[in-house]
Amino acid sequence: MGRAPCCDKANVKKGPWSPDEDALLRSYVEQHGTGGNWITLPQKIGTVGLKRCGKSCRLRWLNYLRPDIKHGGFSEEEDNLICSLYISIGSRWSIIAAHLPGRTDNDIKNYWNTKLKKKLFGKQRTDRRQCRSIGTAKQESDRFDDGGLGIVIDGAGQNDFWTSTSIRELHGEVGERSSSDGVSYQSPLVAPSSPLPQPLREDSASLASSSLPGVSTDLDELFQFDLVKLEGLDFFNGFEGVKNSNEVSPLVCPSVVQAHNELLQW
DNA sequence: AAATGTTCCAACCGCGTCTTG
DNA sequence: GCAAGACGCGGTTGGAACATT
Repeated sequence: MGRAPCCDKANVKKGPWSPDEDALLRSYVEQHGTGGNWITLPQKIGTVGLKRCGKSCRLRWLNYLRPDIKHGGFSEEEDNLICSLYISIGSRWSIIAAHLPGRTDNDIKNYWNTKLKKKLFGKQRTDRRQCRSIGTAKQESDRFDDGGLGIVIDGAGQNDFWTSTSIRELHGEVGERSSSDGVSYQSPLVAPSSPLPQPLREDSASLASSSLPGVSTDLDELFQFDLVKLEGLDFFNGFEGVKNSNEVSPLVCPSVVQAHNELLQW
């Protein structure tokens, strides 16, 4: 038995919001607030209600209509902060957004996927192209966007060290420090004894030695990232020196240090 | 000028977590 | 303690705008 739908799908409008709908939602929320219940909010709006799913209203308000939303291009400082935090904690967009006033998680996510990712790893792609003469540009691009990036981020320690639960706990969203479960979460930002988190190294080694056709070669190549991948980071102010260091922590950017310290406070 | 490909972003979807009764 | 409902998050998609051929 599946979850009950949050609204009557047959009677809600989908797709882009019209200016009228925006105005209705905005004026209602500004006057009455959300009332703590988005699901029922559409029926309360206007004389005939707003034919939108409550979730859709919430999203529209949070991502577009809120008065404190900052639209427009991202600054260099914001770029650095996003990249630093992404590499530190992965795709925890809401946490990243919390450190960028006026920006929404959706905004940041889109910005990362469309621009920052390319900006960050484009350089490496160029570097690697010089080393590899086979394959089309498109194939090369796909390989990097998928496998390469994911592994880089894993390599920064996210998956094995920062479970979603630990992040949430560290961020105080459950209201108390995380230690009751007896698990000690190691921050990827605190220099471990080796440039790579140990679990990843083991995983990569075992994966790379797998007998799957074609996997070994690719993984051998991809897991050279300790230095190779990080070289792409050096154009970010916050990452100077990372490639030469045995310390994993790239935290030179003050705002990232602050964000990181906040996490460690919990 | 038309066709095709690419980029970008708003919005949707599904699922895990939290809250409430 | 449990179940149902609501919330919040991250991944993905659709389509408009723009670029290239």
